Amino acid sequence: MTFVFNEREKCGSCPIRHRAICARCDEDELTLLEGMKSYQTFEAGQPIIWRGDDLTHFASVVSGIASLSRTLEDGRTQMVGLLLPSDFIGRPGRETVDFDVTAVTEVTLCRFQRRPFEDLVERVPHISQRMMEMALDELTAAREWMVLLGRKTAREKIATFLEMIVRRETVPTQSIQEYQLPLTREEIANFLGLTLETISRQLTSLKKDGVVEFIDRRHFRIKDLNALHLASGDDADGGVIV
Amino acid sequence: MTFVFNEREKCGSCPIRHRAICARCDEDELTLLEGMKSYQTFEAGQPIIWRGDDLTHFASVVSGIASLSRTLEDGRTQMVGLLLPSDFIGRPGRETVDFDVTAVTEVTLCRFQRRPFEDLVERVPHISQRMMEMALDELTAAREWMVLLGRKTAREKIATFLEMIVRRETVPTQSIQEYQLPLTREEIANFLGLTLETISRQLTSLKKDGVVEFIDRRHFRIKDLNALHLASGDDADGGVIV
DNA sequence: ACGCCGACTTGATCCAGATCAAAGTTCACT
DNA sequence: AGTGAACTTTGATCTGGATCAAGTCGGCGT
Repeated sequence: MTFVFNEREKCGSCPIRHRAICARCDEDELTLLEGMKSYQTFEAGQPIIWRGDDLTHFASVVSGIASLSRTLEDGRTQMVGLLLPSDFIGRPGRETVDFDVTAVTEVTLCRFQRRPFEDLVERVPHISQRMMEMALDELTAAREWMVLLGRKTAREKIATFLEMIVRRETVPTQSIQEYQLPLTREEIANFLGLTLETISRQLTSLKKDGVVEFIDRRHFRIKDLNALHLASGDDADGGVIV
Repeated sequence: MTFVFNEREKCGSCPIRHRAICARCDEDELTLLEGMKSYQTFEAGQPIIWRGDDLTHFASVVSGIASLSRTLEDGRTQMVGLLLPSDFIGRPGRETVDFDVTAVTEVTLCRFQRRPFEDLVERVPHISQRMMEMALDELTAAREWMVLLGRKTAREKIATFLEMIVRRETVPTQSIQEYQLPLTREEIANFLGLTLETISRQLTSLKKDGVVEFIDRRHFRIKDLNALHLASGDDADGGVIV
């Protein structure tokens, strides 16, 4: 009963049906979207679209992870967000893209041509309502990341990053408490505004302190969730075990 | 012909009529908003609402400047945005506020009670459409600020900040090219993820380099706009004079 | 006019994280 | 199994901005 990315596939059984921009749509509205959509898949590492490119399609991530980032001329790169399933790319009314979008893992997009989609946004309130909610949630997440980038120490940044992965309950690969790092050390560094060496050292330090444990480079377990939370710097709750 | 902040005032002559959440509304929709709105004014420096507080009202900034910020328990503060006239506060569907909102100058808000406003957002597509656009624009601005916080040097940060003020064409107080700093050195520091001493030193340095000139602590002129742009770090355009 | 307080500048020193450099590890492909 | 390339760790050193510490400036109340 897996979903195959075929244009004829029904939206009703789509994995992101209840979280994406179509979440509030009824059956009729879904049919309109169904008639417009097309799927596109990118291999891990591939660029999806560059900053400044014409935004010919509006898209939702159906599966996989993509990154949003900006690179300054001298090569310094800052990742400004991860796009997970149900997240969308594009702003109705804008012609071009503001950030580079890259496939981190294999990524499948559900795409709509820009013009017809913009018309639909005008006609179907359920879409703009949902997109407003999603954009406002993204905005809060972006602002929280600004606090991390502007004011947190290296250790707090990594602890916050790991906690984010854990909270999102990423792929309990095995039986219990095993999480996957979706990014390389360098990508983590670009996400956190640090260098890859600092990432490596801080991970080693958290390991030495018995907070986390590594199965391999990409898989870890939390040995002390409370300590991880304390290390993250944002215990408005006083570090209480939740 | 100035607008007085009186509940009986018509939305038609409101200074933010064509930019705020009501920008797309027609006369009938405006009448609905008119029946719900109330004004509230805060003196410079006053807190407007704290993180975690119940969001009883949804609001738009009509005049003045407010800041959005987060403070960690040990006092480190990061400003995550400035709210200018037409910007809004609140997320339909959320009960509480995510960041502290503070009046930087005297601020007047146009407020709507949360519940009735949420109902209106459901019923009037022009509102959710406009809010979606505004939220997406804010999101891009927030992400651009993330690049600044994560990857720019102190000098680049301040140059970007000054350029932002100049681009926004803030209050050409006198005849030509005179701009106002809306924030104290400490507030600028919290906005840029630096300390107030670093702000002071970098401003002195830009002054020494003939990039800017200070009339007094709060007023400056740009002596070399091209140099300012080059110092900002984001010349995707190769530093061409625009 | 004086004194005070908050905002700002400037100087001296420190240190977290960057940078430079070299190994070690893992995995894909012969 | 062997080679190489990409990724990661670890070590040594450097440095931009933080921190600590005096001052200075400007406006306001008396």
